[in-house]
Amino acid sequence: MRLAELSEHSGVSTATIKYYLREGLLQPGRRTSATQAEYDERHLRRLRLVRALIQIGKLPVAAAREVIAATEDESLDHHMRLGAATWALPQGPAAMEEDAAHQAASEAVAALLDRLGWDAEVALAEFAPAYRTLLASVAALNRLGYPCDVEHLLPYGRLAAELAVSDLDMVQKQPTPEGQIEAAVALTVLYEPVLLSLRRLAHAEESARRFAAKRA
Amino acid sequence: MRLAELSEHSGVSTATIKYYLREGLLQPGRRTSATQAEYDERHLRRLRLVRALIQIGKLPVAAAREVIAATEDESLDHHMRLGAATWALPQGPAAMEEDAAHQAASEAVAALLDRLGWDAEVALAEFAPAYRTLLASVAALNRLGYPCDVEHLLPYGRLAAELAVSDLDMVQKQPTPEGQIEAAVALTVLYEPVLLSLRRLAHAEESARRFAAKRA
DNA sequence: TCCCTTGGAGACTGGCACTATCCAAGCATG
DNA sequence: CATGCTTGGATAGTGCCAGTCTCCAAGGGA
Repeated sequence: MRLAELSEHSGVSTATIKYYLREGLLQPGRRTSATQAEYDERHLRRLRLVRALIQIGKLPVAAAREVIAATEDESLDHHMRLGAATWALPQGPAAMEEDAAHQAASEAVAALLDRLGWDAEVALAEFAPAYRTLLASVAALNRLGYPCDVEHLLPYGRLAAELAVSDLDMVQKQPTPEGQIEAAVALTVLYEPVLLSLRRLAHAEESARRFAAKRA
Repeated sequence: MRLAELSEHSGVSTATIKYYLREGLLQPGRRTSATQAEYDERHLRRLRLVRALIQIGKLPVAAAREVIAATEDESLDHHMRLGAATWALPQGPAAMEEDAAHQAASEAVAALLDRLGWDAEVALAEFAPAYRTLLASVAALNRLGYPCDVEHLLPYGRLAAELAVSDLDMVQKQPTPEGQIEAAVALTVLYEPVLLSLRRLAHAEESARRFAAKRA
């Protein structure tokens, strides 16, 4: 398959494919001559994954590159490579100054991890981006005056735990380790918009149920 | 409060506040003279909300403006104004061409709404952005070869429904209609990063539980 | 009075994700 | 073999977005 054909099969313009090649999101094809390169099904598959991460998952190109790189890093163990997608969170603008809202957020999150029986070490050491985003979000809620303590967070945490079980089950259904890693990345990132959309639809439904007087 | 003081209290630079004023995210202050304007607590509160929507919720400025405008549109009924935040989804790049993946996604989502007992009219008519995002995401998963049918979607949908109940409860705790609307916007948008972060932390925890051999 | 600050308007910046242009080296057709 | 079209690669440019800079005339305070 030449670049033009890769473009046709994937629906991505050749210009963009060249851009991804330059950015290291896609491995170069096998050169057959000074001006010709050959791509195969694996390139196509990866291109589709990259596109999905960027377009659907809204990952910045740089983050997508890091994720892809991590999934291929043979020096990491399986567990770490499965976590690759977690590193790609476009982490917010560093920690705010240590104000009261942030303080309260820290305590609430610590209490939450405790109540859920999660290992704070894991959260802090390996997955700082998600942890920091969580803190920043809770702090912002506090600053607006919306209580966001353990009691409020707990239902969210429990549901997240359930989702994780279901997600990891899907990952483990993949027969090969490589397949598992790709699945972990794809499912982590691509189910996010699914989850958010469903939540918004659920809001609509529930709100209609409670407030809309005009419906039959 | 003058503009400079508003900036101090909120931690937002005067330049950015001026920008938000220009963009209509913030109402102009009460002019006290040709070169002086007076801002009050309501401006401060709104500025904080706007900042949170943009920085934490990652809403584009234009979307934030629309959300804010909808919350103030007296011609809409309470239910519609509560749904304001839902409109602001930075909806993906239109619907893809009608390929097989998209077709399958449509069917899966329709079946899902049915199984959940949700009203497809509500989802389609009022909340098209979320619906479209959902379709596009499921289609992308399909295209990558990850089955994303009713059975996989159902746990996500059920959890979304639970969250909606909990969220709407929080909204209804607000005493005033205006407060309810602001709460609906704030909680819809600002709990999204909370939810996603928790899911990623849960993945880490669950993955550590299943795969990490090296922990005590 | 004199100077410093203020709010406002428009131009400018930097980052990002592409996209367009150019180029030399094939390949393929007569 | 000549010739014209295509290909992959490198470089420069585009459009958009969120914010920032610069300048200005009009106040306000010492």
